[in-house]
Amino acid sequence: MPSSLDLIERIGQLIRFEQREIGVREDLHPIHIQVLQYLDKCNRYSDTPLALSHYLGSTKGTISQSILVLEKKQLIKKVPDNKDKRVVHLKLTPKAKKVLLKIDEQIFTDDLLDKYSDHVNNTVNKTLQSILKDLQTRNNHRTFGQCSSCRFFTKEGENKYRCGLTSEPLKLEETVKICLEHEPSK
Amino acid sequence: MPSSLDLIERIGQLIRFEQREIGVREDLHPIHIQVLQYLDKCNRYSDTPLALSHYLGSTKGTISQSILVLEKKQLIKKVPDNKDKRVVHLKLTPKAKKVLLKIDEQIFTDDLLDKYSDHVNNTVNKTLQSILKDLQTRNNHRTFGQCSSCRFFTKEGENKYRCGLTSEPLKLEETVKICLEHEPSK
DNA sequence: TCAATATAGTATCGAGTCGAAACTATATTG
DNA sequence: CAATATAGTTTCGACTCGATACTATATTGA
Repeated sequence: MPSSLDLIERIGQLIRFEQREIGVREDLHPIHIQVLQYLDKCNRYSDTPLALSHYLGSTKGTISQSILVLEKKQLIKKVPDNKDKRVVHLKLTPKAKKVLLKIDEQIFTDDLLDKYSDHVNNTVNKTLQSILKDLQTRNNHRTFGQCSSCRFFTKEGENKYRCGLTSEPLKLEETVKICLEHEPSK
Repeated sequence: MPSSLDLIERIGQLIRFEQREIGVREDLHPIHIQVLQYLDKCNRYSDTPLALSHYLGSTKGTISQSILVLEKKQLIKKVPDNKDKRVVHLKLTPKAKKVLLKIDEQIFTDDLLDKYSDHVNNTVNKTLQSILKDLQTRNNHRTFGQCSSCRFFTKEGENKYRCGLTSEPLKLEETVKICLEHEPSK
């Protein structure tokens, strides 16, 4: 029997193969798709080249090149930060969102998990989360968790949230985005 | 809560990042490591450039290039097939086996799965296997399963096995290797 | 049986990845 | 306000990757 880790690796490989196939049609490399998917999921503190390089495990220089390509293809736009002039934010264009939708439909359209009971799905999900956390802490990887699960996250009232690190207020929809500065709450 | 598929993708990403880090030290790209790992796991019908290209989801030309690099680094050796003169078999050198051992120790040394009960591990493993199978059949991917789980596999007696496709006898240790021609038994 | 076709693998091209290193510009620190 | 840290860019060389054309050997079918 293959180990669960082997299976995870192999499933991950197959997902990437499918992404690559779709990418070929759209003239996008796997790394491009990963960049777009990340930018779609991350919060406003984490849409920078540096955050991307942490998430994707490569260097600033490499990411800078990929961004150049995506900019040329009109899939992302650079927006300068209005506080720190060194920082740029990367925004998805409508064209990019269309591409992401197409990828999502093609890869996740079959409801691969629907056939299992809630109990099984729950067990699998919890175990995977725990494995992920172990892997992240093991090598000091950043966790890139959802804002609302972060130790800096505070709820101040009905629909009023705040990031304790930047002291800035957060909109409801922002609390489910992933963040470069995320640290597990316990 | 992130979906299990997202988690699998992310865990797969992290495993690849760790592989990349190790690879940088050994001057190997991720694809090189994947090639070596595949050749370590595959049976004697499946150690060819074509099988590799199926497993890794790329073209023959690309694989041919990677093989050239790995040959130059003395990590694999080409051995011509003695029946079909078009075919070459790729064999790992002792140097490659050392590299694989180092990678395995560094990535899988922590027994990430030991902390869960047998029951949980079993549930997770079965679900992952089922997801993998669904993904493979969905896009007509080859299954690359273990020889002994193949519909062509036959047991002829105590420690006597045979592949029904090639009609050749199989050694015990061969029955756990993965095969290009693998088709699930039911 | 032997010409047509299929198959395994190689060679070459151009665009892009990737890590490393050097670089520019802006912030922070002491 | 000088030293240092940080965000991002540029450049280099080796390599990936898909596409295409190619060589050599096997299989086929009229």
